[in-house]
Order: sequence, then structure tokens, then C-alpha cells
Amino acid sequence: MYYRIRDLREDKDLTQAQLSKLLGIHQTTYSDYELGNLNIPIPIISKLANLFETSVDYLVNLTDEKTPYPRAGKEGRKGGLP
Amino acid sequence: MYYRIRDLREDKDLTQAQLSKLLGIHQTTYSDYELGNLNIPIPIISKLANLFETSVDYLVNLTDEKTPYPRAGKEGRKGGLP
DNA sequence: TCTAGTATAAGGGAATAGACCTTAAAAGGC
DNA sequence: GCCTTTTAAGGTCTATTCCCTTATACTAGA
Repeated sequence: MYYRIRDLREDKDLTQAQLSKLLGIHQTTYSDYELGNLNIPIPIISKLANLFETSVDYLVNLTDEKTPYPRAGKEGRKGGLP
Repeated sequence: MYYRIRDLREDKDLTQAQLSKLLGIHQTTYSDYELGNLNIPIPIISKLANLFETSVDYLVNLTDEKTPYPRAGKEGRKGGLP
């Protein structure tokens, strides 16, 4: 279990199928991410950080702090304000 | 210029050759990272965040906050204490 | 201007590992 | 046990990666 995405996904009561659809990838590909069989590309892990409202740093175990910094104006925000 | 690694590298007065050696990759590979020609793998961008003392979130433009998250105890720290 | 040195980028190709598909195995309810 | 849902494994095909070599850019000095 390289990344923490499994716990976060379950906290949100999402199945791999649902989440992989949100990400635009196949369920088996996402499964490989959770299992650590495949490297997660940065665009995907950024989306995950946004969906789970945390930081990439937290997802890759660089930090134990769950709450992210405020999102940047241009690139960063995927979910947010209008 | 997808990522902010070029500015940070120059702030540290490192050449691509020097930095790529620290990362264990070829200079041309690193160049492609800076130019956005290649996706940066997560292990590499984690190292960069540590070397530049910032967060992955900052490197990938999720936030404009430069200071890193507090480092995790087990996995995260690459540079630090003994 | 010419050369030499340093730094970054481009071109090409072998090897990798990525993504998907199908199928198998778990897990959960009845 | 059976049926459904969910997750993981196996296999294949393609795209990407990484490195090597070469080229370009830039600077300094004679």
C-alpha cells in the first residue's frame, strides 16, 4: 500500500469503478494504482488530491498533514469556485 | 513551462547536469521534465520537493504557498535527520 | 573573428511500463 | 449454497520513457 488513496476512497464510500470513471480511466488501472503496481501520473494524483480535499504531499506520504494549502488561482482548482 | 522546477533550480544555482546527477537521471531527461515534454514520475518530483524545500503541491501548481508541509516520520524525509 | 568551454535542447531508437480488456477471485447479502 | 458486487490477476498492444549522441546557444578570452 504505497499511497493512501484506498482509505480516502473508502471514506468517501466510492467504489473503484465510480472513482475511476471520475478520473477517466479503467477500473483495473485504478486498482493497480492502489496496489502500487503502477506509478500514478501527476495529472491523476492531482485530481485525486482535489477530490479527496487533501494534498498530493499527503497522498504520497511526504506529510501526515491532511488539510491542503489554499488552492492556486489558475491551474490548481478543479472543483471549486466559479 | 508546466512545472516550477526551473526557477527553483536556478534559485539554488544548480545546473541541469548537477541536479540530474542528484536525482540519478540523465541531463536530457531532466531537461524534458523542465520543458514539459515528459511527465515527472512521483518519486522524482518528491525528491525535487525535498531538495527545493517545498511541497509537491507547489511544484505542480496546486498552490502558491511555497513552504513545505511538515514532513512525515516514516516515508517522507529524504534529506533530514539521522 | 575564431576557438574553447559550458549549458541546454533536439533527434533517434531500444526497452519499459502504461492502459485496457477479459477473466478470475473475493466479499457481502439473502 | 447462490447471486451480485467489487476488486485483482493475466495477457496484449501501444505509447512513453530514458538514454545516447549530436546540435544549438551563450560566454569569455585571445
